[in-house]
This record gives sequence, structure tokens and C-alpha cells, in this order.
Amino acid sequence: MQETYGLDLAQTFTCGQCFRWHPDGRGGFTGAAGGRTLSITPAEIPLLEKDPFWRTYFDLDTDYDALREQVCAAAPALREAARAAQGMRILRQDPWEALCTFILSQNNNIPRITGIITRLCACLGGPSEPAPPPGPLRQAADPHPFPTAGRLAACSPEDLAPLRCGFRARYVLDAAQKVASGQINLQALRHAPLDEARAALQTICGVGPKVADCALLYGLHRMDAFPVDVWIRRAMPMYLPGVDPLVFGDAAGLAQQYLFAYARTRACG
DNA sequence: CACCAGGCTCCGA
DNA sequence: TCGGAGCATGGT
Repeated sequence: MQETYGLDLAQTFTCGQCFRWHPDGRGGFTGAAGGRTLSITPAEIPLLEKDPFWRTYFDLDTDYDALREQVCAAAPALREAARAAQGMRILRQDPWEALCTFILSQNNNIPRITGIITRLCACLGGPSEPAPPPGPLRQAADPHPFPTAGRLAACSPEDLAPLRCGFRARYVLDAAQKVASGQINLQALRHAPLDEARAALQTICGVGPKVADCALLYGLHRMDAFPVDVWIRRAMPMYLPGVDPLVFGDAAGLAQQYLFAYARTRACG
């Protein structure tokens, strides 16, 4: 267990934080990030530590045992949920990609979100970046990397029509323009006060409290962000009656992810 | 054919 | 501040 960093691929990829990883049907996953594609099985997890990009992406250097203890100490009722999802990691995704992804996720369902993201990369992604260094990992240059903010900022709503993302198209374009112009500096939000970071993101048309905190948690790895969606809204009173997310401090995002995974499992049977 | 999907904007109290 | 309709689209 030690050499795998406790990472569980299924828990990590199916907890709703990302939309570009797909199960291969045999316990492994194939996906894309940072201009690369990767196919990986649980047995190949130890290989990740030798690759600087994937080591960071899978957050192998964060002490999740300590964070999990912090969460459980703040809310003992979460102990069962946290144990069940202890192999889940908060991926260090690209900030722009995460923001864009969760703008597209609003009032939408996961299969359709996945389709929109796929078409977004297929239609507007690229060009591919240099191939990753050779090694034992089954990785390659992504032929359709997630489109940059600059690329999308130059697009019109008609250009996004093939995505079939509906009213979200103008939200994505507004976000792209604000990021590409520098009006919003995503990296600067990584260490800004939480309320300031939220307020900055919510100046984007189509970005409210939920999407803003998703962008902060998944895109900037801000574990103090707490994206309250319909699941959490329903699960909080049921599993954590009277608990204020503030008690989790800088592990609030991880706490909500444990709760989300747990609530979904229960709701789906 | 209704209803819903990891919300948000806009509008009227 | 708060509640509710409207939003585009595809799946069930």
C-alpha cells in the first residue's frame, strides 16, 4: 500500500471532479491532462512517482492520512465516509480547464457534460504539445488538448454551436475573455483570501457560488473551498446535522468530497 | 410527453 | 434578501 501512495484510481476518477478519464473495463483508466494522454491500471501506480507531471497531477506528495484525520476530528460522523473513500485524491487539474469544465456542468448531467468536453477538445483543442519523455508509463502526446482560454476568447457563439452546450456557450466565452485578457489571473487566486478569490471568479457571467468553489478546489487545489451542490445540500443535514463547513478549515473541500462520494453511493443504492 | 440534470441570471416582491 | 421562472439540450 505504501508504494502506491494509497491512491485509488476508481475513487479518484469517479468522484465527479474530472470529466476526461474513462474506465477501460478492466480496472484501469484512460484519460488526458496537461497535453498528454495516459492509460493506467492500479498495478502501474508505482510508476507515477518517477514522472514529475503525473506525480504532481495525482497529488502524490500530499499527506492524505493527516488530512483525513483532520476531517474526522472536525466531524466524527464523516469517519465512515472518509474511510470508504480514503484512496480518493484531489487531482491537481489545470485551473482554466477546471473552471471551463464546471461552467459547462451547471444544470447538466455527467454523461452529457462528458460529451460536451469531448467535442470541445475535438473541435477546438490543439495543437498537440511535444511528446512526453519515453518511459514505462503508457502515455503519449494528446492530439486534442483542452483548448486554451486564448483560443476560446477568439471564438464566437456560433463557433461553439457544434458543442451543443446551449446557454452555457456565452458563459464559457465570457470566462475565456476574462482569463485571456488578464482581467482574471487564475494563478493569483491560488493564495488569495478565499472570499476575494470567490468574488473574482463570480464576476464571470455564469459563475456562481458552486462553480466558483469547484474551480478553486479542483483547478487551484484550494481545499478551503467548499462547492455546495444539490448532493451536499441534501447530505449535510442528513449526515452532518448542524455542522458548519467552516469547522473543516483548510480541509473543507476534501470533507465535502468524502461526503459527496458517500451520499452518492447511498443514493444510488 | 413530461421531467430532470453537481446552477445561474434575471425579475418581481 | 428571497423565491421562482427561464434557460438549451439530451437522456429517461
